[in-house]
Amino acid sequence: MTTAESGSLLAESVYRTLVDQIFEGALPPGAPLSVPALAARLDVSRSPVRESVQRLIHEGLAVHVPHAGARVLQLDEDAVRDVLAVREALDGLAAQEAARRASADDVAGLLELVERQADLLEEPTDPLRDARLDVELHTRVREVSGNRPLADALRRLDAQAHLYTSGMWAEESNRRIAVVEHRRIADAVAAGDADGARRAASAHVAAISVRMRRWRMSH
Amino acid sequence: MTTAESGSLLAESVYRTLVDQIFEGALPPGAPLSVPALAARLDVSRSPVRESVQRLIHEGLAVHVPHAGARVLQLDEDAVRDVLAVREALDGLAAQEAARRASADDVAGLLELVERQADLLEEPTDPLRDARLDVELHTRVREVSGNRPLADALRRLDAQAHLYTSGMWAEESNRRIAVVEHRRIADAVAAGDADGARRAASAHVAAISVRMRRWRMSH
DNA sequence: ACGGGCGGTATTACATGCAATACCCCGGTG
DNA sequence: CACCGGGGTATTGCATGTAATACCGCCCGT
Repeated sequence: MTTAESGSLLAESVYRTLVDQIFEGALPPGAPLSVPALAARLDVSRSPVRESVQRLIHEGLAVHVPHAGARVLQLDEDAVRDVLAVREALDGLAAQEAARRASADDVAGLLELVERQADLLEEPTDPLRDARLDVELHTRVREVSGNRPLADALRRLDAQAHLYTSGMWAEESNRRIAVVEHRRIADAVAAGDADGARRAASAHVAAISVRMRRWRMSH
Repeated sequence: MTTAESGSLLAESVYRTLVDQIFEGALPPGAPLSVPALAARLDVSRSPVRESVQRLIHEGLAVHVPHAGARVLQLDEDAVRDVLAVREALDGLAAQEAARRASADDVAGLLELVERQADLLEEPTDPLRDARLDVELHTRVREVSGNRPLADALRRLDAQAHLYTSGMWAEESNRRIAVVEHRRIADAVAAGDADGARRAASAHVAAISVRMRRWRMSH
């Protein structure tokens, strides 16, 4: 994170609002991000809004079009596949390093997250909540890996991919498969099996890629 | 690139100036980046400077310290190793995809760059120039890979690592080894040998990591 | 009817004003 | 001599002013 500091930073709260709206669909891919319009809508000046929009661009959630402001990122299928290809390599690396360095507490926290996700299978679907928990789980693994540049790189990629994979959480089968695959990763990390963790994590992302393509075709 | 557009964007030129000064050592790691001070020194208003500094932060070349502005990134040895570990995975992936997709022109351009680097061995050392050519070479491979998210992620990592590896170009042996390793990568890409390219590129980064550690110890 | 040029409009990019706030040095005190 | 508190100072963060510029729809000429 750049700063985090929960201090009442206006730009920070604007940023979070925009991110939330993007993920909730209020700002769909391709939507224009006009600084004056957003400033009026959120009732703040243009400065924090401009800063937030530029941050979105840097984080890869928006693109800057030369003379027409910014727009929410719009990926075609190939681009999503590219993102997932990178994640395949990096999440594998993260899991591998996590398996080497995980403390007992780390392992406990990880397993607990997986169980929480498993418990949610009994409840009705809430795609947004499920997607968030999934992000948290992956994020945890990356934190445990202790490699901050790695975690930073993955955070960006995640944000982009989740614009296009979050819808999949609505489907029961995908939720079940995800839990199984997550458990495999967590177990390997718990066992200190670095290579197994790497393979499990890479396979998980690869499987997401396949599922996504199928899901998109059936739409 | 994010915007690039040749328009005379003040913020863009300020950004480039700052990056140059960072890599040339005028702004060494840990140096404070005071917005008003830089604005006065560069004779522009604070707006483009503020924007540029925030961009540096997002790109990973500077860190924001809660109540004391920003400072040029300062990595310890472990962090550099982490960065290189990520690059090992990603540059391998980039070379692999490049080998699959390279056109005849791509290959020609790549080989020409390597030869240019080889020719430079005959001339006296110019660390800054050599480092730039090295970046260009790696960047070219990533462009050829056609995976933009991958190239973007690597660009950031490169920037960070180069703060700490650029000094190595002063040494003759390192320059020679680099050319050899680059040629291996380029040859594999030219031959369409995806797996060989991946291994060559990963090995190259791993070797950089080893050389860097040795170079740092000898100081 | 259709193509080309033109003004209205909204936007960006930059400059600057302003208040709040945290740091630092320095002098005073136990 | 060590420690603590207060004022000065510089900085951030936000708001707003302003010029240049590119786009869009409309009107006019052919």
